[in-house]
Amino acid sequence: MSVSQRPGGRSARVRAAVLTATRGLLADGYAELTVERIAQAAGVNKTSIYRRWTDLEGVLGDLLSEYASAVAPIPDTGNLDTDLEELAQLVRRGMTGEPGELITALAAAAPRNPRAAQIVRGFFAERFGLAKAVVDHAVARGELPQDTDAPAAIEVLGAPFFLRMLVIDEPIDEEFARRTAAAAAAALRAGVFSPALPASSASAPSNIEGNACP
Amino acid sequence: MSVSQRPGGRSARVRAAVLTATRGLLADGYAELTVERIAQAAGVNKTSIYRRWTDLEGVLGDLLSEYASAVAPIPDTGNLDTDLEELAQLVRRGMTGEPGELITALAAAAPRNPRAAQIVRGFFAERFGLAKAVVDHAVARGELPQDTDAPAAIEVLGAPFFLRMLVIDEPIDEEFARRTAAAAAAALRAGVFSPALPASSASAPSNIEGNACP
DNA sequence: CCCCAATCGCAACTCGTGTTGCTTTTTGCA
DNA sequence: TGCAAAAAGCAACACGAGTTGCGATTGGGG
Repeated sequence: MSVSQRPGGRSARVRAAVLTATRGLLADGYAELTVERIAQAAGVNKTSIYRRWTDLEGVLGDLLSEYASAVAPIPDTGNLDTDLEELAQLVRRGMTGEPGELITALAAAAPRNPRAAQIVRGFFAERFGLAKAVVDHAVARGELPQDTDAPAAIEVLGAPFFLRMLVIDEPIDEEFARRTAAAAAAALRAGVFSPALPASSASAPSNIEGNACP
Repeated sequence: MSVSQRPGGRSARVRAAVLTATRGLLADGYAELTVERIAQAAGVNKTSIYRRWTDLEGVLGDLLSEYASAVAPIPDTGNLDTDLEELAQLVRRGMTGEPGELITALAAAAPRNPRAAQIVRGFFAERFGLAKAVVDHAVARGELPQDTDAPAAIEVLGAPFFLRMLVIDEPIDEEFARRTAAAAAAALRAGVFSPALPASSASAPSNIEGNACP
């Protein structure tokens, strides 16, 4: 990681110490996390943290940006279902690790801290923007109609993970990810995200593409 | 509402004053909300609040429980699609009003406050438990297979609302609710929530019930 | 009608977060 | 090597949340 991005330089050293200390404390739960504790764990004065990052959320945002830069390759297997499935598993792995803690902490701060809100929004705007490629590819392949609303579909794919992470407290396991991907796939195939047919009676599987009933 | 649930009695009067003051302040945004401000607005000493409710979140939980008791009737139109649609619109109306603010505030506090977490979890355990009736009814009607996982389906229906409310910041309008309901309906009809077929290849619309291809 | 228990008000206090002014150290560069 | 700018350390402070002890008020039951 970018822990020792320039071994010389006190600033870089402080930055690295703060970030790694934050990682460590974050593993012990968000409730334990505070600027002063980080400063103490990092062997750094708290004013240094406040001056550089403004906030606790600033530090978290900095940590998150490391993950944002390390983008995982978006699956492209040539098939919508497997792409969505792999994408969901990717999300699952992201949510259940350290970035999950980060997201939780930042989302929790968001309603009171506009900057935190913007960090979270920006992060997912980018992620969702990348992820929607799997839908676009399916459209290009002819698996889905031209006017498919890719962002909306990605939203439906990702949403259940957030629900379980932020609201309910149920496990996010492989089976869950699989089912979530399948649900998104089914909705896409049913034409739910293709505004062609304007409103209601949305469930009739409107055989848009070829693989339905003859 | 239960604002003046017993006009006599100082305790009841204080309780009512605090709750209505909280409502008022909550409308001005959660960031402005604090115990001392509530006490001031209610013309009550802050110790009274701390003693009775322990927390700011305790007050919010109390307010939330009023909504919990005023359960909206679960739609039962005799058709899965319209039931889901009405359910989604119900959720939308709930999310975009005062209870939405309440949920947001409590969800934000949850990672730091175990009691807040439990309040939110309990609230939605009950709500989801009620909502799953629409799926159960569809099963009873023969619209869906017996082994349909109703709670999972409800989760998929509800999740996008939380995503938009807590993470992204996009409007929750009628069209959004309609699409979300349609997505859940499509997934249900595709057999995504019917464990019959164990794993992968989940998208082939597995004509389990009668209303698919002859 | 009066008294007792519960609850509220009040004021002082603790404690942790975040701020500020100033000094000291470090680093890049001449 | 020496110097100026930038960043970190340090200590004191402001501020608000939450706590505590005690006296005052209230309302229901004898």
